[in-house]
Amino acid sequence: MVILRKLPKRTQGRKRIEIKKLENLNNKQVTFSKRRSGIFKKAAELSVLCGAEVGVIVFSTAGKVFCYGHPNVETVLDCYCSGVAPPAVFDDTAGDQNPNRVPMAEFNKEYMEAIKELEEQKRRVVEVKEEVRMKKVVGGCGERFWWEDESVDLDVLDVQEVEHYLMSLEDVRKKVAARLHEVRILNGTLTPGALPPVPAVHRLCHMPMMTTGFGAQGGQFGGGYHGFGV
Amino acid sequence: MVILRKLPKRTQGRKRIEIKKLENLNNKQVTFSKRRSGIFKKAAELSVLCGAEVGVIVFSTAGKVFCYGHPNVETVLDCYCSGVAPPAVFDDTAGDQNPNRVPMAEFNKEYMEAIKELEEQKRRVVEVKEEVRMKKVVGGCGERFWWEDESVDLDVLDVQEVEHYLMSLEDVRKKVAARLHEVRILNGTLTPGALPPVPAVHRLCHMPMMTTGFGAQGGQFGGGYHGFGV
DNA sequence: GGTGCTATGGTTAGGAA
DNA sequence: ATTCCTAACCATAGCAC
Repeated sequence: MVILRKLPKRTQGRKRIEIKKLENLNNKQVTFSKRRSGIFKKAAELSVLCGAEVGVIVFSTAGKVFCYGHPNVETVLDCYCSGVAPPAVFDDTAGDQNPNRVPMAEFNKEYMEAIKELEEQKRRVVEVKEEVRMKKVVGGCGERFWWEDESVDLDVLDVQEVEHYLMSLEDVRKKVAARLHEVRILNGTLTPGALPPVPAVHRLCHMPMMTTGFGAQGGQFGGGYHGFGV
Repeated sequence: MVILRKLPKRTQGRKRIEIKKLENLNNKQVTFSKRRSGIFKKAAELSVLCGAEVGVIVFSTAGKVFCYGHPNVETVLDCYCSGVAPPAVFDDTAGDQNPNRVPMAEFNKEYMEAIKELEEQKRRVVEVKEEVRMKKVVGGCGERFWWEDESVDLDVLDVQEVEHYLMSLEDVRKKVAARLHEVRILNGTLTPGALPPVPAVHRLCHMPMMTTGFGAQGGQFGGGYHGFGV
């Protein structure tokens, strides 16, 4: 008969912690590192299991950025920012049972309608700009813009106007950006593939500074993982 | 003595699954839903524990978008897109040892400069619009816009112009949006808290279709969670 | 900042509502 | 598509490198 001698416990094992700001700096760093990669792993699993597009961005308090994305962060962000469905729905070749899949032809139709709307949008922008100029004169606030003038009642009217202005701007930007992307594909500047339908131009400035593989499962996940200094 | 009768097992309990595309549609949907909220919860915990800024975006294969962010998705995306350090760097009260922290005064100075630049940006937009109108007349393509006219050489010049136009639009939008946000805080429409310095107004066009609280811990986390149809 | 080691605590697959 | 339930599975807190 073998005597089972209970070895002295080398660790306390996991202990329950309260979800509140960790005060110990070193502890915080370790936890950050572990949980961050935990989330990235979960994100990768989600995308594989469910065919979802996932993007995760994490800023540490030290100001570093870490991100994970499937198929990659930029694509997911671009889809989100442009309000356009992810590339998969435009893919007619992938004959899966996605009920929301939009045939390319239909998408083109929608796109043409959007373009038709563009002219009116641009006109509206000019209108609002005209209003701005009017207000500046009427308000007589010299160097400042009308929305900087606190004497103007900003409670309802002006805020809505600014919102309106912003919406117009954004609509125009979105549609022009969409067209620009098509043009680029036509020009061969971009390859058609699973690329963002609407490039988010304001993001072109990033410089990736390091790139690591995704260790856990030997890189079976499609997503990329990289961090770069700020 | 109480006789402990083993009740018949109502479930098999959790079973190990392989990380590969789930074929059963219903199964996939359930897993997607559960794991998605699991990730959001993890993200919330990470931000609370480690003071990190986290943003998560998930597209389902059905084309729906779900996102979580602390302090909110827009802020994280804006920081990522602009390459600017996260909002915590603007927080003078939190006297932590963040080397990237920017004093509030300095930020205000930068902001004023940005506003000053606004007028010029707007002028540039008008200029480009003028050019557009010119091109339309010169090109003689009637109903279509100049960028739709394939007879126009889009290889270099026009693409750059459109890019320029987009940059201008985006700059203006961002700055007006920033001002709008301040105005809202002043009006009490928003509470100051840890809110986005630059609200991404171009995302207002999305229609939130459902909003759920963040169940687990009774909504102690600052982040928001919402999904909307595409 | 990252790793390897364990004993837990927590997440979640499966089933049903 | 979320919610409840249970029994596994698995992530991870606390240490030491």
